[in-house]
Amino acid sequence: MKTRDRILQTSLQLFNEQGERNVTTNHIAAELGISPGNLYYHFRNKTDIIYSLFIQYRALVDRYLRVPRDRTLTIEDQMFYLESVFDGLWYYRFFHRDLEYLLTTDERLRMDYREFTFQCLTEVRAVLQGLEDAGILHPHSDQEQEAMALNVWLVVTNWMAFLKTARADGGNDATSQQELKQGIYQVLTLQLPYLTDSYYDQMAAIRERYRPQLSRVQPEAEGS
Amino acid sequence: MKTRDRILQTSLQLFNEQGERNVTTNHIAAELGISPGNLYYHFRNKTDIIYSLFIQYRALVDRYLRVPRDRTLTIEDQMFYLESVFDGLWYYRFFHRDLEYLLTTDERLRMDYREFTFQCLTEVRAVLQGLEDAGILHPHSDQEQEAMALNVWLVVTNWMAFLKTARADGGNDATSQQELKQGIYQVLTLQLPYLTDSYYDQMAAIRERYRPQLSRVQPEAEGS
DNA sequence: TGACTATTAGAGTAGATACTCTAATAATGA
DNA sequence: TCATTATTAGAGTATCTACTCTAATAGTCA
Repeated sequence: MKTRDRILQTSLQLFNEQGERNVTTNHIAAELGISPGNLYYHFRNKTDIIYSLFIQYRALVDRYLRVPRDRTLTIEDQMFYLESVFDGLWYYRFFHRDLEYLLTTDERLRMDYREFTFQCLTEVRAVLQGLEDAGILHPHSDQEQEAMALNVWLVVTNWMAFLKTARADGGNDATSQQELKQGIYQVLTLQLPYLTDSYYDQMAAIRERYRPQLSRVQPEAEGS
Repeated sequence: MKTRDRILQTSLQLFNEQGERNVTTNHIAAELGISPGNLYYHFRNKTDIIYSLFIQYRALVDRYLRVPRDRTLTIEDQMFYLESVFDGLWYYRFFHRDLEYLLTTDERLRMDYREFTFQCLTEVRAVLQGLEDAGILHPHSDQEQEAMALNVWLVVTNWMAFLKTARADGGNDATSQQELKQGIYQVLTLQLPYLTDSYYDQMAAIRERYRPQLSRVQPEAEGS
């Protein structure tokens, strides 16, 4: 593997494990067993590494989040999107952690991420539309659909942050990838009241499979 | 005003303006025109300052987020809670920005914030229950209510982060406090499908008042 | 082979950053 | 008044961090 790719790979791993803020360029070089000079030969600076990782992430999402406009969708279609989205979020999980700071230090990233966000929102709306056209969801008004899509986005992109704050430990282990999928439960909760009678039971059953094991997260039922 | 309080006040201001990560203890001292030694006489370290600000924030929330259990709620009750919550989020807006990092560096903060989260979730559920009992919302199942409360929490606590990422500029100016309130629109969107017929129009009208001026945020309607 | 380019090592640096230490000054209270 | 405590100044420091510079080495291709 090319040095450049190894740098990206190791950076991603260290960022994910320790958070971007705690990982310096020297750490990355040391972990790889290369010199700082070598690292800076391949990347102008740390920001450049992060930007390249974002490009990878975007490419990943672009690869699977292609919602067809020429046919209606099935429940399975949506489940595939949801599973894929959460897998991507997990794989590049450092990214949404320090997102705000990253965006303030890199104008280019800010613009590209902004565009990426709106593209994703468009795809989310296409999913909702596809489910409406299939008679799975009751139709939304245009504005309601837009607001709904935004809520889906908020829940999806911030579920992991919530998990981290809600767990007693900082919870960065492999268990968490499974827990992350419980975000799907939350997304499906958003759709619950819009389900048509013919599909309610099916969707509710699927949703059940993702129900959070809140015992892990929540304190023992304490009479608040 | 006592030096200790001035330190907290100035720290909050600088954190809000520049982000916790970009504000050093030396900056705070310089801004106040006091010596670093003086600052460290009042606070053991930066973490200690942040923790004290969290205590302030929590006290603020505790003061207004007291949902009565002995009577049903009105729509106005909920609007008061929502307005107050977003005001609080704005006033201590640095906090949710770097939340994840802050929680990893301060065990005490992590535990207290976790407890705070669950208390807030309990109050959100009490609001939903109060609206159900008042016949404003169709009743949720217990689990649905729980998941719904969690979604409300996710939308409320992350709306600001979304705004910052979605605006072309980093948007930290006073305009943003008004935009922040548009999060209320998103929260009310969550409730929309649960509204009973008798209250739908009233709530929908109120919600309209908070509709995002997305022109500010979104790119000119571009054919995706 | 030899000239040229691509890659790498590694020592080094300017600037931060969080925090300490000592001594001076103010406030307080007997 | 004077002893004691609370507060403050400000110089200083160990450590870190992102990044640079030079020289060596490896690869390529005519």
